[in-house]
Formats: sequence, C-alpha cells, structure tokens
Amino acid sequence: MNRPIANADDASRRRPTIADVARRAGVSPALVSFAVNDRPGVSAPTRERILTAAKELRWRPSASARALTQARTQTVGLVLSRGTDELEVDSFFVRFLSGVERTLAQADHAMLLQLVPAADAGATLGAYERLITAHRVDGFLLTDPELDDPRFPLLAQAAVPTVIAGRPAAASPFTWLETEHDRGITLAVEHLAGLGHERIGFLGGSRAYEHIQRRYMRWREAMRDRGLADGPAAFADPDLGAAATRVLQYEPTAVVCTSDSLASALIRVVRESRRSVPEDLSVIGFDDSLLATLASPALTSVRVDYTAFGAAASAALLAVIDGEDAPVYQPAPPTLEVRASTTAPGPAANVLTR
Amino acid sequence: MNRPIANADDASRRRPTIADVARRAGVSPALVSFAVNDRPGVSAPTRERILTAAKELRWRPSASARALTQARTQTVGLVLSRGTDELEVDSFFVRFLSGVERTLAQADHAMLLQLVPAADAGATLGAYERLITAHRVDGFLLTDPELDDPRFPLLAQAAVPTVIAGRPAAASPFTWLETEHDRGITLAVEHLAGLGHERIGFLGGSRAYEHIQRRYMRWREAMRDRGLADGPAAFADPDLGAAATRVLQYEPTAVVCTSDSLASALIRVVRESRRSVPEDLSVIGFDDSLLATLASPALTSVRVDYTAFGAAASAALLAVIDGEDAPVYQPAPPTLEVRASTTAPGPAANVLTR
DNA sequence: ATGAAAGCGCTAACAG
DNA sequence: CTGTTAGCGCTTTCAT
Repeated sequence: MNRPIANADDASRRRPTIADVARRAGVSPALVSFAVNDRPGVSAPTRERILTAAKELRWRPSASARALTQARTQTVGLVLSRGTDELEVDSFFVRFLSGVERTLAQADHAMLLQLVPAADAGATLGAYERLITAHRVDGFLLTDPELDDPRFPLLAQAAVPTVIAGRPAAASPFTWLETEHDRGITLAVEHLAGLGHERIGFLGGSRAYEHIQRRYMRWREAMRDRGLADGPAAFADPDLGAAATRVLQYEPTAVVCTSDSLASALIRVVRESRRSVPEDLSVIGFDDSLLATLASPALTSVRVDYTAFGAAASAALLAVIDGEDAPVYQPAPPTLEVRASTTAPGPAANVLTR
Repeated sequence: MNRPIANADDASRRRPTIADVARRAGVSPALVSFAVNDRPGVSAPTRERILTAAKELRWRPSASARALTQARTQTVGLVLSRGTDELEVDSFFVRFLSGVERTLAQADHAMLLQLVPAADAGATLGAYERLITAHRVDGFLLTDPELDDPRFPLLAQAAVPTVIAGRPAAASPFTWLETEHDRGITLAVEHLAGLGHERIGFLGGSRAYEHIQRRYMRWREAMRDRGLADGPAAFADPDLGAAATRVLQYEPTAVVCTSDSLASALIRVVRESRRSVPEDLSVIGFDDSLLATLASPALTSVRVDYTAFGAAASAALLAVIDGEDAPVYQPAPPTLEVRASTTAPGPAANVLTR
C-alpha cells in the first residue's frame, strides 16, 4: 500500500470512516458498529464515548458499505409512469408521497423516485429491471395496478418485496392496500339526493383504472339504493369534452365526477352552453384538491386521506422487506367537503352566486 | 466459513455476482468489470462473450459495491421543503422533475427525493446532513434558494457538488441556472397594453421568493417602458384574499398574476363582487398549468419550459460531480398562451362568454 | 465487554 | 489482452 498511514490530519481531510471514530473513542471498529446499531454488548460508558466521537466527527455509517454487508439498501423504489400532465393535476401523488416520506424518514429509509414517460411500458419495465438488478432498492411501492399488469410477473420472479397501493384487478402475489375512496361516491350521491336531486349523472376518468370502475359501481349502487335510475354515465378516457357532452345530454340536475379536474372541465362545458353551476347543474368533484378551492364556484368535493394511505403503504412495504406481517391499515372514511357547486335542483333559486 | 462452495445450482438461487458472470464467460472478474464499464483492453470477442453471459444471468454490477470502490453512488438528491398544498398546485415541480429524470436516466443515475414538511428548517437541514454523511448521494439539486440560505454553508462546508435551480439572492458558492421566466411578465404586459389596457395590476405570490421579486421588477419596468403608471401591486404572502382585494381597489382593467392559482383566486374574488372576467377585468396567469386550461374562462398564461430547465440543471450537476464545466444552458424564452381570460378593456363587449 | 479477522461485490493497480 | 491481488467501509462470527 502506497498511502501513508492515516494520521490525525488525514482524518480531518478525508471523509471520516468507522476506523477514525474507533481510534478517537479508543475502541475497535467492531465496537463502533455495535454501538451505532444499538446492539447489546457494549457498556454504557463505552457506547457513550463512541457516540460522542461519531458526533464530533460528523460520522455516520456509509450507506453503500452497509448495503454491501447487509444486502439492504434502506431504499425503496417508486416508479411513476404517468404523464406530467396527469401528475400535475393529480393531488393524489403529492399527498401519497408525503405520507410515504413520513414513514420512511422515521425508519431511516430513503425513496428512489423514477418518473418514466407514460404509456411507455417498455421503459417502465426497464426501469424496474435496472433498479432490481443493480440492487438499488429493497422493494417497490406500486401504484396504478392494471389488469394483467406486466410488472407483477417481473417483480414476482425477481422476488422483490412489493406492496401495491391500490386494488389489483386480479389476484396478485403481493400485499395490497386500498383506501375506501369509493365510499366517497356514496356520500356524494347521498348529499345530492338529500338536496332533492333525482337525475344524478356520473362522469369518470379513464375506465382503465380500477378505482374509476369501482367508483362507477358505487354510483350505480347508490342510485339504486335510493330507487333512482342510474342514468347518464360517461368516461373521459378517449375524449373529455365528448364525455361531458354525453352526460349532459340526459339533462341531469347534478353530476358526480371522479376528479376535481373533470368537474372543472364539466363546469366549463356547462358555462359554454350558457347555463350555470350550481343553478342549472350541481357538480361534485373528487380529491378535494386545490382546484376545488380555487374554482368558481368552489367545488363540493370528496376528500380521501391519501397521506395516511402513503404512510400505511410504505409501512407495509417495510414490514414485507423485513419478512414481517404488514400492520393493519384502517383507512379513515372519506369525507364530503360541501362548497358552492352543489345546491337544490329546479329553477335557479340563488341568483346571487351567479 | 460455513457455506458450501458455490456451484452452478447455487448461482441460480443466489443473486448472481460478477464471479458468476466471469465463470460463465470463462474469464476473470476483473475482465468482466472492464467489459461492462466499456473500458479498453478487452478483445471484441471476449467482451461479447462477457456481455452475453451477463445478460443471460440478468446481472448488473451491484450499485452498492460499485459505490464503495468508486466513492460514487450515481445518485443525486433533491430535498423539497414545500408543503403538500403548495406542491400540489405547482406545476413547476412535476415538470422540473421530469426533466431531471430525463437527464439522469440517460446517465444511469437515480434520484433520491425527499419531501420535508415546509418551514421546518431544522428538518430540512437534517435531511441534507443525513444524506451527506451517509454518502447516499453524489450531489444535490437545490430549488427555491433563499436569502441567506442556511443550506449553502452546510453544503459548501461538506464540499458536496451542488447546483442551484434558480437565482441565489446573494453570491453563492455554487453553480446556478435560471430560466428567463421574468420575460414572461413582459410578454403579458405587452399583450395587455396591445389590447389597450393602461391600468394593469400585479398580483404576486410570496415576496420571499426571488423569482416573485424579479417578476415584480419586470412588471414595473414593462409598465414604465410603455409610459404607464406602475399602479396597483400586491403580494399574496400573508393573505391571498386581502391581496386580491388590494389590487382591485385601484380599479385596474387587467391584472398580471405570478401563478395560475393566484389568477384563479383573483377571478373568484372578482366574481364574488359580481363583476366578470374578462369583460370587467382581464387576468393573466403564470405557468400555463392545467388550471389554466380547466378554469372558466380559460386563462391566458405564461408558459416556461421547466422540463428543459430540470434537464439542464441535472446535466450541470452531473458535470460538477465529474469536476467538469457545466454545459451552457440556453433557456428558450417563455411564451404567452392566449386564452379567454384577456380581452380589450372598457364596457363589456362580449356578453356571450358571460 | 471487547478485539481480530474474514468477507460483502466490485474496481484498480500491477503483473504477465 | 488477461489474470492476480489488494482494498473500498462496514458488519459479523469467533476468540479472548
């Protein structure tokens, strides 16, 4: 070895290693390892001395070195394959992520986030594959499970700990969690029925998503439960404008939407045909995003606690990684935030809001 | 060592290592390393054989092992300390992130994203500190530089490669990049002046942000350049509603806002006082987020290419990490997307849009 | 309670 | 062009 033996000066220049801490505390590296990992077998005073030395040197075990010996990276992966347009307007992700972070930070884990262009299935699978083979993550959090999701066999075969945030369409080999988002639709219909509406339409996002399908089912169910005809329903998948028009053709007095952006789009269409919300049509959004507050009229919207969902999903993933049982997730029921976009049906009663 | 010597069967069970690939290709591990790292000194046929073996075994160098020897994690950190509310409505981040991803993916790097509760300065610095001392990242991308930003000394002292996305208020030790977003304000004023507006207000977000200050300056400049009094200006920092009211007091015929959400909020206030947009007031937003499209009337808004910005910022960071000069960033000028929220001033000319 | 030594998977010198 | 060897910084038996 050509390098001179490390001395005090060296240690201050290089990034400190466990050896520096050990030297400073007058113990062996092994003991330092024990101490910082809260393992038994270190006397209290020694541990104290070690931790002090570590703090003084601003040392913390190198994540890569530790990963090498433990075969654990303390990192979880999240690959989002939605278009920026979609992400931009979707409050779900930000809230979900912040919940994930909350859990991970506590467990001293980090999140590797990868955005891949939507609908590029190849790139998506490639992203997973690369993260897996390079052992960059200990597990994955999956969102937007699809029917016959190609990620499932890939991850299952690689035996990577995985937790699905959402309800897989078919049986899946992984643990999954889901909120009770669909109960929000029931709340919405109840609210409208309570106001006296009978012709309540449904405007959904892409039916490719299981959660949209599920909300649709709930709407039908809720309508029937009240003896109402489950009239006009449309999905925005191919064309938003067309869908909005289609729902309106049936002349509903109210429409339940599966997102605030759909609701906003619908309101736009209504306005363009010189009718107004909520006088001529009550509209309910979903997610209670900032859009709901900013729109005029402000949107009545369903609020689901996605942050708690993210926290629970990542907690479950950490458990799976540790080979433990995932803690039970008891989602809080959605709530309906009533605002100005809903009112009783019939001849415009409230001219003030215009 | 208790484990039996690895045999073919073992290799298929364990995750393959470089040794397995070497064995299969009939070469030494070192040569495999050379081959997969595209280093010279490996004959074409041998390289071929090695790469084939690697592919068959679905092997890729372990990120942690490689990080250990190279002192490089191939990971960059991004710590966002904004509230979910803010992130949710801000199209900047999603677009910026997608640009970052684009660059990083090409360079086979990954992004460690950390969300910390806004305004918790301690937690934010702690997050950086932890990522640094654990050597989890090779460098950082900083957004939202603040005056006397406490992150600067921390990162400078730790000598971590850092690139700032935005213009630091004071001289900073780091490379920084910025878009020409403020030119968008000039476009906005020009557009309004062209329509005949003379009393053009300015509604800004928190003045704590440098980019808001800058847009404000631009607005004043643009107004003066046209011989107009730089009348009503207000910042939403403490209270959005109050700010909106304040701007309106001066009875402007048009208002330039620094975000689409501000614009939406303003429209709401205008409507509540029974006036309408754009007949009584033209409004211009900023960012051209989905909000702009969804609002009714749709918002005329400034569009800045934040994706290219993110791509450039991360390219610069990679260069800094490699000790190279950052490639020049030549931002495309902002554009103004004209929509229904702006029209000529004066007595309502267009009753149709209502 | 503490230390010595081996080894995680890979890369980098150095030989040949 | 190819193989051998020695670590990277840490954890982990196994001794003491």
